[in-house]
Amino acid sequence: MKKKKSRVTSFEVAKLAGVSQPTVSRAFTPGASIAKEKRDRILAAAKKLNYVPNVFASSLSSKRSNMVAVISGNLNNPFYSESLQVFVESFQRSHRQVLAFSVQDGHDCDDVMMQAMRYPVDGIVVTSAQMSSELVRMSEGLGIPIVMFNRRVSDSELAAVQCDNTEGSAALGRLMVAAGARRILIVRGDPQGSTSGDRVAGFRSVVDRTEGCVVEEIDGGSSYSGARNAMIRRFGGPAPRFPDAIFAVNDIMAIGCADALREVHGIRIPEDVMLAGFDGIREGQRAPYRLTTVRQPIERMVTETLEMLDKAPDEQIPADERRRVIPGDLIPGRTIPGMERQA
Amino acid sequence: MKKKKSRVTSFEVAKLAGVSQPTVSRAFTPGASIAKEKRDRILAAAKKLNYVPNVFASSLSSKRSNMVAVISGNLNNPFYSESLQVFVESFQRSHRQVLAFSVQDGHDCDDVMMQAMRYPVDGIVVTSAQMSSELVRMSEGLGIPIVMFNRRVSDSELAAVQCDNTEGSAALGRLMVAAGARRILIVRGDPQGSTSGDRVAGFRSVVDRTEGCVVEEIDGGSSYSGARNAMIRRFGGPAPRFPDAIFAVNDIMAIGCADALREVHGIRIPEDVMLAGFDGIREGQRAPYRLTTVRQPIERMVTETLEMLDKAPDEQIPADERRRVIPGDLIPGRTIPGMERQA
DNA sequence: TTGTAAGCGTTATCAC
DNA sequence: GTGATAACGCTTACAA
Repeated sequence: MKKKKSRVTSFEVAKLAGVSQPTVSRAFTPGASIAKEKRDRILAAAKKLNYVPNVFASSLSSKRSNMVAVISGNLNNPFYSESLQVFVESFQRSHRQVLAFSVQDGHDCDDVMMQAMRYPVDGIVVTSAQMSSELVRMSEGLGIPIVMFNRRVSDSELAAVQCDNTEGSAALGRLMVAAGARRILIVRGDPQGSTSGDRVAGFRSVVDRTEGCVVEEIDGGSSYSGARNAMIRRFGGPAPRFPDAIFAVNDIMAIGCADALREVHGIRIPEDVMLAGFDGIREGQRAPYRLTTVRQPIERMVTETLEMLDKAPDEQIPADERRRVIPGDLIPGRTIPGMERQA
Repeated sequence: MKKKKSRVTSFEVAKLAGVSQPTVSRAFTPGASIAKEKRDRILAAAKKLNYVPNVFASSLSSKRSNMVAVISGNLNNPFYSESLQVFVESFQRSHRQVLAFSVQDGHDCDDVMMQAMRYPVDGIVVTSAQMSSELVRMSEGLGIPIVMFNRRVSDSELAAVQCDNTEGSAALGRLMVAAGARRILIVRGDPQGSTSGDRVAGFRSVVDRTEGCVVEEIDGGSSYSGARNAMIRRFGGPAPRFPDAIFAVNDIMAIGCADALREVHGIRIPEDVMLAGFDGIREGQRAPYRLTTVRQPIERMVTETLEMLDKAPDEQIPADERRRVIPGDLIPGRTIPGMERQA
């Protein structure tokens, strides 16, 4: 790594425009008090010299970086890429930038958090993975607001925005039971993650107390291929007995299940096996799937996340506002029978 | 926006550890000359105070930011989210960070580029959208290396990494012709974009010179829904006549076409209509589609992009190395008949 | 190896 | 409205 040729500074612009350097700064500060005539002259000089203010320097003195770190799970899960897209758009609208990080599914994000904390970001959004309690402590010491997105950390007071995973999954459970499902298979996601856990718990809160229900859980690895392979393994033997219904804790796994069941085993959905997912990703609503699922209201969740980040950093957010649980939208879809009237 | 509570600085750590401030800096600089004993003492003090070095400040004095801006098209196109994932992973591995921007399909990216250039990033990767020549000039003046990814700017000398769109599309054209297609429909992407243009040109270079070929072009808006709606509009009338084959210039549109044709019109693929896409996104290779397509070798393209960014910024890259065209991989798929032996 | 002093390019402060 | 001048938190000489 070698030094880059240094760029044009405000001093050079000031000289060319015949003003002082701070005046150049004012010309680039919306709402600063500066004579229109001077401003124009400065902007012209800046353009001629290819000058743009250096955000790092301005951040250093103003203590504002306008940068937010977003730590995502694997973007090959459309839920994360859809969310990231919304984050980037929203932040861009408010002239803030997203510093993007990614964490492998199932891994903790301490390393990446450490990277992120070296930047004087205005906040960190974590959409995935576990954090050590030490990291939590450290970030609190640093005074960088952290918001968990689609996640919570049970033993901490960390701010979190999530969909109502418990109730959403319970609703899906009720639908399946009402449609006659009794032998039920749950395809888990990351066993460490709060999201998968909450969804499984919400779903089981319904089916476990239903007379005659037999419930089995398997791991689907949180991914398309993980779920697909899980299906193939689970039903690979001779004359496998299929359940009445499968609840995959997210859509991408539900899609993996659907593809495997239909292609490898010739199963019809929902005639032979019902299926439900969670998240409401676009892909799941396309013609080959039309998943019965619960949509996470990403836009609203992102908005609430921004609000929490914007809260005055020093002031503590009251405990009861620190965890926002937003109801999901039930999408009837076509993978549980009898949903037509619900639409 | 109010000032954030300022974080712990190296001065405070220095005081606690009983050393000078630059020594603290050395403790955090890999390979700096510092006594092991002091380093340990400093790291302990830092941990106690929750100190982490401020990247902005260090960048200001070292002229290295370790940040790269990536300007993507809409991440709801899986090609872009797959690419971004690879960029983020690759950069993270080399301890660099990605500043993520997004540009709406079909819009120019001047605004966003301006935002990005305020950061002293080590480079800018543009995976989408048009740039004004003024912007190009400006970025050259700024000395920030720019690499176009999956794109080129015809009248400029901008560095570009792309898949061989022309040859890949020509190959698909040859396959279709060999399979007997004569009435052919091309679904364009962004009419302004070089990518769509190159693919259409490559494809037409084959079919236009084939005896008896009738070729039509329509716009698919570069998106799933755009292509889907285009199909519905185009074949919405009474007793529509379908072409022998459809070439969508990217996979996400091919998928939109497939869904519309199958669901709305009851068309079988490839029995009634052949179909091909371009990009090789994961989704296109799943059970419901198994698209015949050309895969862009994203990993390799990203690697080459990093290489170009790493070239000493001052030195010019020789003109003939400034545009890297990488061959794509033909994926036989199942949407053009007679591909089995190709696999 | 370590400390001192001088930047890096801005914004903030405070006179004028 | 504008200009000096002092931060901001770090790295890089340079001296010790």
